[in-house]
Amino acid sequence: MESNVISPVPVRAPGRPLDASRQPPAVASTWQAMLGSPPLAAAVASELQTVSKLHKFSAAATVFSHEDIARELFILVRGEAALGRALPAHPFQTERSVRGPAWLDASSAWLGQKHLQDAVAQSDCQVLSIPRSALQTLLVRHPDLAPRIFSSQAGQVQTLVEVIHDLMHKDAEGRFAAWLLHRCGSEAEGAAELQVTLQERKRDIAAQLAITPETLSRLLRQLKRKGLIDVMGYTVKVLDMPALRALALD
Amino acid sequence: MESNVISPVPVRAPGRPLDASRQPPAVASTWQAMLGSPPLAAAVASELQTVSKLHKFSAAATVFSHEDIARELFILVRGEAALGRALPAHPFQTERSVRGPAWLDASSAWLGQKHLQDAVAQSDCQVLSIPRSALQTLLVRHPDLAPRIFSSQAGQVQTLVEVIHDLMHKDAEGRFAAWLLHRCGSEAEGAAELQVTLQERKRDIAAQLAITPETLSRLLRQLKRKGLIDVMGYTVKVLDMPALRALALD
DNA sequence: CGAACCCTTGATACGCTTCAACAAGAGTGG
DNA sequence: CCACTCTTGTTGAAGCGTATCAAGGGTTCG
Repeated sequence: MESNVISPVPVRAPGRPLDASRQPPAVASTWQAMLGSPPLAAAVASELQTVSKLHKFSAAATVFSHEDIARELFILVRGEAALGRALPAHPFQTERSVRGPAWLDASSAWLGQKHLQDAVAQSDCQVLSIPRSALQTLLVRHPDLAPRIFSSQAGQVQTLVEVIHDLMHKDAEGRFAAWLLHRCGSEAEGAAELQVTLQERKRDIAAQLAITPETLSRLLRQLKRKGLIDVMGYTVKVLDMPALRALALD
Repeated sequence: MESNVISPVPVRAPGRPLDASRQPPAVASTWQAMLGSPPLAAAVASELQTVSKLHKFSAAATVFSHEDIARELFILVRGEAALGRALPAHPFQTERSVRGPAWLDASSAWLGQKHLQDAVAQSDCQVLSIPRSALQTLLVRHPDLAPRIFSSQAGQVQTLVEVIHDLMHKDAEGRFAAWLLHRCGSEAEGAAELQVTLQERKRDIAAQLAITPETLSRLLRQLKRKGLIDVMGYTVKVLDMPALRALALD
């Protein structure tokens, strides 16, 4: 009731501002991002490129469903997507949201089972799909690719374990603090003050944190009152980085 | 206050009843269990066996710490172990508990970073460790092993995603119902009535479910009052399987 | 303009934790 | 053998954290 004059600029309408599908695909650099630091050999890179198909999805489109049997691995090249489960009744329950380049589902295809989650595009986005069988035959010619895929999968496991840890041991405030710091990224080290603009609807942030939008709203107000952050609509300014870090760890 | 005459038979003292380290190691069958259904070629099996070292841990011993840099993959052959994080203050916080044969940590070693959790033996147990580098060179000779490791890691991802789903969307009752059904295993299909004996301390079960021991105790009493289960100390008899299943899904 | 969203705020309710007390073995040492 | 301690599980009372329900304001779109 105080700052509503300045703040609520819902920069984002149902149709999203950023149109990711317009930008160049850059399939090769995506694979490079997935498979880590040592640059890929040119031959491998081009072979990966030939087996992978590029798809475009507009906001709110379903990339894959947990009903589908997973025969392909999916990579989000660019844009945002939500992983979660769509139950018959409810609209969609986001469990994790992802910004490209990142894996959407690298595991289900190896098990020959259904996808374990649904994937829904949150913005317009580009997706790469790779048949498991094709990747497997490619792997025979390039066995040095295997450890890199292991590392990639291992990174996913690490992320998931961290999510579980947070859900088990941190309260909503701690989870949000951790989320905000993660969002600040590497810049969090430097200055004690830092400005971030939220790139997703607040209710999607809330869903990731496993809280309701109402609670997130109250949380923001509370942290503002404590002087840890300043909130103006979709821009959040971190004022007290150390205090935020203290909240974030357990 | 009613059934305490019959029930509280803490079959388990601080020193655990089952002495897993006495039984034969069976390294080969453990690898088979890790790598899935098509039987391993004899040559591969023996090579796996030569690169893996067998360790024995007695109850409450630390298998690895999150301070250690992971250079080896760890497999729990037999016995029970807890994965979690040991903070300086608290004793130990179990996040997930595992019964052999199963992976303890298959991912950290690929990233060349520290383990992301601590592992503590809950019973006497046997553990297999495999240097990442050795596995990697072995993989050059046997490239057909790679997809099997992928599947194995994929299974882990699936488990973790399921845990996250439960933590986000189910309440304590639902999580316990799911846990109990999972514990019943494949026998849950058949009879509507089934008896299970808990093989871990109730407080460890509570930790896995991210609730307090008190809540678990109340939960058991409540389900008993509703006629879904019958509890006598460490033996739980499932009386109404369909109702339990209904509780377990969302 | 109304309709459909989104975020916010308040009042209330519920689930689970915390704290404290107690009962029942198991191990120890006299 | 008994007394003592340690650990575990159970139960109750009180309190915190978060969800739910309801209402209102702002913005965009048709």
